[in-house]
Amino acid sequence: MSTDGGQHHDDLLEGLNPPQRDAVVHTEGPLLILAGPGSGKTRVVTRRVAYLARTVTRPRHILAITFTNKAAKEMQDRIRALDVPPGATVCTFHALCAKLLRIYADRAGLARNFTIVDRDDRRKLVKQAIEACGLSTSNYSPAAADQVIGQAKNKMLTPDAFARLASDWRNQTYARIYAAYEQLLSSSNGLDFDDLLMRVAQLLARDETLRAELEDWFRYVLIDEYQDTNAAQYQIARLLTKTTRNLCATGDPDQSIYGWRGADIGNILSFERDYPGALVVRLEQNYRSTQRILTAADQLIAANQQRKKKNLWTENVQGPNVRIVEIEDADEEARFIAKDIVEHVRGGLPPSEIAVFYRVNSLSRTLEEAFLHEGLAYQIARGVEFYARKEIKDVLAYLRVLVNPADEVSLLRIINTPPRGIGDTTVDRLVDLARGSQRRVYDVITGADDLAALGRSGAKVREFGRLLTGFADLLQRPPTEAVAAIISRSGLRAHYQDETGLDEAASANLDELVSAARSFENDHPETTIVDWLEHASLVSDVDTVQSNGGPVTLMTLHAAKGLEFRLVYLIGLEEGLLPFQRNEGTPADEEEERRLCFVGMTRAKERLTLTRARYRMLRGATERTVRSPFLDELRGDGIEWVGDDGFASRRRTPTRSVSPEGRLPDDVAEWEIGTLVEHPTHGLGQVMAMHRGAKRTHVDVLFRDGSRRSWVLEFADLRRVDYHDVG
DNA sequence: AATATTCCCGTTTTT
DNA sequence: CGGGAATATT
Repeated sequence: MSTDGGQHHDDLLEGLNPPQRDAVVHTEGPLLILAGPGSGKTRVVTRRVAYLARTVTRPRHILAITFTNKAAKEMQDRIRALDVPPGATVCTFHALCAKLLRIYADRAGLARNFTIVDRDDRRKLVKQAIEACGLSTSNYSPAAADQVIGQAKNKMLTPDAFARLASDWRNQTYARIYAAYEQLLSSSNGLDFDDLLMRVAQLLARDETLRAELEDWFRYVLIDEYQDTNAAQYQIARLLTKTTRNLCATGDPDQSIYGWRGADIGNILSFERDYPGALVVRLEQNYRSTQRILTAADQLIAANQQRKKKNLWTENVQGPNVRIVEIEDADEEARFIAKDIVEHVRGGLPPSEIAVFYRVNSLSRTLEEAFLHEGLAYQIARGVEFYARKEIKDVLAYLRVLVNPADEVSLLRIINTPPRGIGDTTVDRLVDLARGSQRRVYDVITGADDLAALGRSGAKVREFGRLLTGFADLLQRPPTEAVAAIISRSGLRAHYQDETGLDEAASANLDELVSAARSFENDHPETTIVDWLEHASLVSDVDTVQSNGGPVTLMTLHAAKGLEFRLVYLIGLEEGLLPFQRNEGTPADEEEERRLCFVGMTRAKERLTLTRARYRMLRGATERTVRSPFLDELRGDGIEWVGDDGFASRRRTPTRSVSPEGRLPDDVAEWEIGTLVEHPTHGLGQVMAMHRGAKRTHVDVLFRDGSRRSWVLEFADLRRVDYHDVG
């Protein structure tokens, strides 16, 4: 066994450039790998793991944290391919924290059988919390409160801490809601996503013995996508490496795209300050993209002010032009892409090497239709959607109640699913009964005391109670068996099979759920229902995409992080969409949006196409769009502008970028709700709504024929008419 | 209590 | 446009 590295490990250094080698052989002390897109980061990280395992430690002392489960699996496989014996912990932050909280539940003050609350259930609890505070959900929307609570948790603020910081009355109210939410959560023995991180961070800060124990377990820590870590993740990393200082962070500030989720780009920017003496390695040679793609992406990202300059370069071929396609509407955009892809596939390009990215999920719809029309197979990265489906959540709710009877949200979900004659009033009474006697609803339902207070429904509730207690024996069974048994014994199978008018795919989805359990069981022998439920809670959409031999992939820009394709389309380059703008009041974080666009562009290996539709239907109304300012930042020889009118390639110069076409009517000051207007094709109508934004004015018009359309007034061919004009 | 219908609201990205 | 909630109907 050699311990002096170097010459004995040539195989691990083979084919690496000098900075890559530096990173691989640096074993002790902090290391920051600033890795541009396509710079061979994963290669370096996996080789470094192998190097560590060969020279200074054993696999079980290595912890590698990735951003998605898919990335974890991939890294796991690649490490194994380097002949590293199994034993390293490779997973996401969330999976790690869930695991630690189960192992050290008692020291964290938790019950081991806690359930992980998903987004929908969390919403429900927030809503209950608002109501419990005696507030109206119309004044305090659950969505807004949810967001405030999430932000607070991401900053590791407890309800008390949040309350102390709340300066105004509204935030003080949010503090009350937050406290009430925490109360509900803990009484149902649940943890949300943010809790997983926050609890572990708190535990490590509080329990020095445990911290030291874990530090000795994880002697070498690697964190990928460090630019997207939040305060809790930062703390965990810091505490786990407090004395060893063996933290290797990899990332790219230009690819920080999760600020909205509490990620702090400052974590990576101040790494050297936080970990003095850190070795900083910069990987700037790109092995992925053509020169033209790289140049275009670099041009775009150069417009960001808050960033460290990077010198991205490649020895790859120049490649074809980056195309910018401006087209009439979303349907044509989708058709254009579908046809273009079909041609490439006919030309021999494997579909799995092709992807279409968009800013928001809703844009996938028109693409799907066009793909269907062309007979083009596709996959959408949306595994979450599967586990969020009604019928799937029903089954999971039964399982959750089985492992955690305190889970009231799940219990109330299944109490009348499938319908068994237990209506709202009965449920309300049951809940009152439970509150009155300080018991859990589950115990009231399954208890021995008489349910006479419930009248005729009492018998039905009792029967439901017997059903639940009858499931108890499943707790020790493997997941597949438990899932199958629940599906049939609960009546869900019959319900989703027989009922006409219900989603026909529902029953098939139940089968798919059983298969999913089976495949999880194959990968993880000796697994339990608790493990599988946890897995079901933590899978993400990207985790499910097939990479080799699969069909064309459709996904959001966020989901595209870390992936690469030979042919990439990025659609919807329009003001308000990319960069996305939530509403007129709050300006988008334009730099983060630009980074998002950068991430999308740099996924492309050979050919990149950016598209923009002049009209797009969003939330039910077709609107004239404005070209994304990002497109105007792309200029030069490698860019080809394509119109949809047959004759292509007008070269744009940046002169037009300041003020795009369109102007407001001169008499705009007189426009108001109710104003009569005329449109050349739609005829007479009346203004139903107007939004005067900082940049654009939007109008909603109801026409005489009953149709309703909205426009950006600057571009609408609308003319104000007076009553006497109409007669 | 269950189902059918209407209406109203929000409206990004995800572990 | 689409989901969820309030409302109407059986």
